[in-house]
Amino acid sequence: MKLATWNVNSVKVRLPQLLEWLAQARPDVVCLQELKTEEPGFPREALEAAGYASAVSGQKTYNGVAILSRAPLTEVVGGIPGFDDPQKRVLAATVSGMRVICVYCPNGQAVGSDKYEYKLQWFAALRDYLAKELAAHPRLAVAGDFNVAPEDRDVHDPKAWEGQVHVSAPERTAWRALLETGLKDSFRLFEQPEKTFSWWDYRMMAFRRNAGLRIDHVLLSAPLAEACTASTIDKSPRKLERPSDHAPVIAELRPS
DNA sequence: ATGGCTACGATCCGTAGA
Repeated sequence: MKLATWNVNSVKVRLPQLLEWLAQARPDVVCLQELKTEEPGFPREALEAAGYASAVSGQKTYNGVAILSRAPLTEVVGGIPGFDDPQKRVLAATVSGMRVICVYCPNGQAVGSDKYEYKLQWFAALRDYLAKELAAHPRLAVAGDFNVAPEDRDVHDPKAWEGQVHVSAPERTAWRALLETGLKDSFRLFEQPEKTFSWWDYRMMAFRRNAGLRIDHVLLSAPLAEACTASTIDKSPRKLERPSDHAPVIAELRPS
């Protein structure tokens, strides 16, 4: 089975690209971020016609997350329980005996800003939530836009980015704290081509220059990591007309 | 050189993304 994550940067604008990609890649489960619409604006019927059920936590203009699945979604939970946050960034559901958590982690804007402090607090709350979910669900996948490039090899120009938001030491420490709950970065379970990224700035022809960051990730609990046979980033939708600035990340899992 | 796109909801520019 294929589990994917994609920050679509407006599900309304990106619906044609999303439908085309679903038909081509045929993922079984997809975590979507940055819907930028409340639930009434979510294209539930078009996705249903494409074979996908959806769980949605929408928000106007900003944020908004969804999980698409060919199999039924149950036990849907929005947000981080106990962490009061009006921003719609987290959605969990169970599908085929696997717990899936879709995350859109805060951007952080600039090191030292209020949004940066919010990002670090948010990551601490996520860490505690994931530790609890792991205890309850051995088969756990956490997929989304983490807005952290874990290592320098995940950055096109580490010198230029040194100390900046997405790569700063506190953010990378917060990222490692997620892994220390027992999750694996599926992408790094395998040999990968150098300079593989998941996001490229719209400006400065960044995609053509491959001036990107790897900030979108699929994390897997030990039993799922054991079943994982591949993890890739699909650059093809980034080449289409009017693309999202992010590319989908896919993890392939052997059936249990 | 600190910009450069894109989406959104508001107007005909500001906010945010990363």
